[in-house]
Amino acid sequence: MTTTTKIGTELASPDTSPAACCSPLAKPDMESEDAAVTAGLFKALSDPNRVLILNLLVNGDGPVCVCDINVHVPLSQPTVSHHLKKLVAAGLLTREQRGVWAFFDIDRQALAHLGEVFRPGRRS
Amino acid sequence: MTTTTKIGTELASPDTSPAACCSPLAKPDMESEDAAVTAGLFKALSDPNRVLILNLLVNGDGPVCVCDINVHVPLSQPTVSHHLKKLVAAGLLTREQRGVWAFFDIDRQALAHLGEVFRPGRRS
DNA sequence: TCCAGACATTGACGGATATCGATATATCTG
DNA sequence: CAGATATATCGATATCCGTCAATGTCTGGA
Repeated sequence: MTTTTKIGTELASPDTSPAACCSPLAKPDMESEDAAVTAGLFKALSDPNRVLILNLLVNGDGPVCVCDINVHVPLSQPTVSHHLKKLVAAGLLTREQRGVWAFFDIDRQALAHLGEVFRPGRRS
Repeated sequence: MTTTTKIGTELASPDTSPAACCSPLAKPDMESEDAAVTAGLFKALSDPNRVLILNLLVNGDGPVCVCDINVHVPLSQPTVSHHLKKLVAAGLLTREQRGVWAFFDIDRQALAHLGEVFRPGRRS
């Protein structure tokens, strides 16, 4: 989609558009693909109830069963299940079946990765 | 532009079954309101193109003008403007007008805050 | 084998969001 | 003031997402 915004960034024509606004901008060190992956991670955390669930698990020190989560989150059981599934799909939680109950735990490595995504000069 | 997902609606059904599965779960240290704010931050980063823009600015060492961003992001000019507005609203970017051009820069403090949201036992 | 409980899946609905083209606003220049 | 350029806003649209009620699936116990 070559937008009609013709900006003389690359054209070094001496007399054309001044475009003196632009300083030499560092080349992006992130591909579109990486951006999509990273955005997916953040999207998993873009819901208040999922943030609540994650906070619940961060402060625990081990797997927590769904019934406990249901108590603390003001949502219907199917909706909680939906959110848990998303968090697992994003790699932020792990699921473990114990008899009738499902236990979820935090993937602390994935969580730690979050804080490093936007370190300058970092290759994700 | 209220909260995208209402968090404090009516409780669906008190799922307070005895359920001998549950170990004593640590009480949540995050209120619904905090969760909404945090989720808002992450939501601003839940779009691949916004991640791309932020990455672009992280690796620069100062304000960058829109025309530079337009070159690096495969979107129309209005759409880029839309994304920049969202990032500013989230507090992740600052905007500065320099004559005809608009320059955006990263709020590194807000960015650093991201990595600390889910530290165990951390209050916001 | 049948039942009850725990959790997941389905289907539908309403609201949010990304995207674009067209247009408006603002700023410099002549 | 008129024209050119940079950016924002508007209006429309297609898609995505959170939510729930209903239902399905699996496990353990009687």
